[in-house]
Formats: sequence, C-alpha cells, structure tokens
Amino acid sequence: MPAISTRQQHILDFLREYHADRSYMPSIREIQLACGISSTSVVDYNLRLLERDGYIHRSPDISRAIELVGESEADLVEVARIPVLGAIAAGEPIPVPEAGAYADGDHESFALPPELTPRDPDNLYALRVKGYSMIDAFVTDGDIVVLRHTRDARNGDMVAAWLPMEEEATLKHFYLEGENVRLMPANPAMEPIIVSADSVQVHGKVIAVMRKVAA
Amino acid sequence: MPAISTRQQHILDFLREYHADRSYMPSIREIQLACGISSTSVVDYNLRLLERDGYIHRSPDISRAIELVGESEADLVEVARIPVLGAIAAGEPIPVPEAGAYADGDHESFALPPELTPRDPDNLYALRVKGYSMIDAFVTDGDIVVLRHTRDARNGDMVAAWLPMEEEATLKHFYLEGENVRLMPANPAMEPIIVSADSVQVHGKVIAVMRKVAA
DNA sequence: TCTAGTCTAGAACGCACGTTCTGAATCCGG
DNA sequence: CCGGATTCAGAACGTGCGTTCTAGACTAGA
Repeated sequence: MPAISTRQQHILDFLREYHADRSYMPSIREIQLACGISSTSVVDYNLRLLERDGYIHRSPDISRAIELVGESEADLVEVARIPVLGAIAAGEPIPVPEAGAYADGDHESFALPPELTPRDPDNLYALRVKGYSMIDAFVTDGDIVVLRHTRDARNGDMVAAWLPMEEEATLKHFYLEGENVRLMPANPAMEPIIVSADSVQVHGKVIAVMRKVAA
Repeated sequence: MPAISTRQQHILDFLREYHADRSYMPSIREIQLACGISSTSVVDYNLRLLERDGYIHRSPDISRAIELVGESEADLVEVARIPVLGAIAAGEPIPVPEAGAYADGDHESFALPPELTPRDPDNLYALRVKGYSMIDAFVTDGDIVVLRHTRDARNGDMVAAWLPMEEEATLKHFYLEGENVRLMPANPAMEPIIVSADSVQVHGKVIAVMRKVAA
C-alpha cells in the first residue's frame, strides 16, 4: 500500500464520514467543498490516484459511484439480533417469550456471531444466568445462554427446563424414557434427575453459551 | 407496514441485489430497465410510495440517493475478526501468536459479537479447547476461548498459563504474591496452585468464552 | 353510468455531476 | 540552472439523472 498525501487522506476520511451518515457517496463537488479544494479537476485527479493505489474503486460516468475497497465493508457481517428476555436462576421461573418479542427492541439485544448462528435463526432468545446453580452445565453467573423456543426436545438436546414440583429452573440434557424424563447434567460426575414427563416444562433448546470474562 | 404491490416488491428486490454488488444504488433509469418499466415517471411514482410506507428513504435532487431503511443496514454490525490459532489442551503447549498472525487469513477466524468486544480489539486471538481439563474454569471440550496476548497480568485476571515444570496448560485467576504466583480456579471448590513466579508463562488474558451447544 | 382514485405512459425540462482541456505552480535529481 | 514529474486551478462541455407535465388505462364505489 503506497504512501498517501495529506489531501488524499483528508478525502478518504470525508468519504468514510459521509458514507456513515447517508448510505451513499458524495459527489465530486461535495468533496471539493468539504475538503476546501478549489477545483473539481483536483478532486478527480486525487481520486484517480486513490484508485490506482487500491484505496477506492470508481465506475466511470456514474454519479457517486465511489466504493471503499476492503476495510470497513469487509468487516461488516450480518448477524442475528437476539432479545435478552431476562434472567434464569435456580429458584425463579424461566421468562417466557411473548408473541412478537423476537423482532423488536423492547428488550436488550445481543448479536450472535455467525459461527454460532443456526441455519434457521427464528425463535431465538437469550437469558442471563443468575447464580451458581448451573455449574454442572459448565455455566456460571453472568453467562448468556441462547435458546430456541420449542416445547418438544429430542433426546440428547440440552434444554432449559422448569420443574414445577421442585420450583426449579435447570439446564440439562434431555432424554425421554417412556413415561419419564431423565435430565442428565453435562458434567458426568453429577447425578441425573428422573421425573415424570408431565412434571417437566421444556422451555427451549440451548443453542449457545457466551461469557464475558474481562474487558 | 402497509401492503406492497408486486412491482414495488420487484423494485425493492432489485435495489437489494444491485446494492450487494456495487455499494451504490441504481439510477431511476437503471431501475426502469431492470424491472421492465416503460417510463421513469412510473419508477418515481413507485419510489414515492415506497418512501411514504417507510421502506426506503430518498434525498431530493441527488443521484442514486436511495437508502434502504432498517432491515439489512441495521443488521449489519461491525465485528472484530479474531484468528483461531489452534487448540489448548491440558498436556500440550499453548500456541503462540506469531507476528502478523492477527490480521490476515492464515487461520480460521471467528467473529466476536460487539457486546463481548473490548474497547481495544488489538492483539486478540482465540483457541479451541480440547479435553475436559478446564472444567474448573467452567470451560469444556469444544469451547472457544478468546484471549488478549499479553505477558503481564494484573491480579484477579483470568489468564491462560503454561507451567513448564508440570508441562501443563491451564486457565486460572492470576495473583502475584511476592516471589510466587497463586493460580486460583474459578470454581471456589477447587484448590489453588502456588508456584514460583519464574515458572509460570502467562500467555494472555481471557476475554471471553463461547460455546456452541447445538444447531 | 359517472366519478374519484390508483397506476401506467411518453416526453421534455433543467440541474447535477463526471469529464476534459489548458495552463500555472511546486518539487527534485542532475 | 534546468527540464521532467507531480500537483493544483479555472473553466467549459456533455451527459447522467431526478423531476414534472399531460394524459390514457384500469379499478371500485355511488
């Protein structure tokens, strides 16, 4: 990447700033005005140099057809926004997603990285873990668990379940065995729980877990 | 959001497709051609309706100044791309980031969500956890740990450390106490390790942990 | 059937804007 | 000191492109 004059740097900065507000690019004359340049030909001249050096790309005879190559455009990734519906703790009922809670900004939201996003990013929501009751699932206080809202789990899925009898929320692997449900901790050293199928409320499948340790 | 005619839907689709290739918007006449419309005034008419209904935003008298409101533009988030340098396991040395390994695509990369991104996203890298030796840090096989490469940790930081004497890699909270270093498991039920300061290689601070449980 | 509303056409207008031409500073190695 | 490369100015040209005017086609309700 060749060196760059201060005037060219000034133009590049203005392009970025302008594009951040509107989503289109400035005209030659707007660049001229903003950068205090006395002639459109000078703007054109410097834009040619910027294109030759690979900083921008232009399409001839087309208004505002300047593209910033690489940089910001490549770091932009489409992510799924997931609402954080509340907290999940051992002794408290699990917050239930109301209809229409997924789309809009009533709740704090969280951007799931593409690597963790399922093919079908619908019906996803997140809960903030409160307390240390779920360490057997390698989940601790402050973690964010991402769930898919569904009532039917398949064997082996990790689910968020509410046990009405025990009044307890938990994260366990789910196995349906006849009339009963076996809830297996992820940590094999812990004991499984076996309850009747109708005394388990499956709230969703666990898709991902994320934890911020430090800044 | 009011209903939308097929012609307007056609125009919206073309706007998205066009903007995906180039990063600017088509002119009225290009829309006319692409959508098989016989007059520029019809394009203008439908664009007015689309703006009235909140699908797009236009700036008068400015070429190609159509903005798609909400949707894709809002779901695009700037994320930090972090290289996954390798695996971290109990008995294997921790991979060391070589100079220049951060920027480019020699390695698999991972997009850290903005909520977990520190103010200063430099010197970050990620390791994939192999095995079950770090469950005392609530980290299990397959997890991704995000680290900041630094040799000096402050007390209380969770660090990735290599113990040459024991030939062991571990994730522990770091406390410097005189000549010694106390390494505390995140799980208070486990016992701390105390070693001399010069027999600990701190490889980095743990920034975040993420885990994909299911699709 | 009349009429108001919506949608479509064709054409022309006029500014917006990329481009180009000429010429003058400024910089630099020989 | 000099001749080429680089950068800057001013002006004019030609077209890209948003806008507007007029009017016809099609629907739906009175």
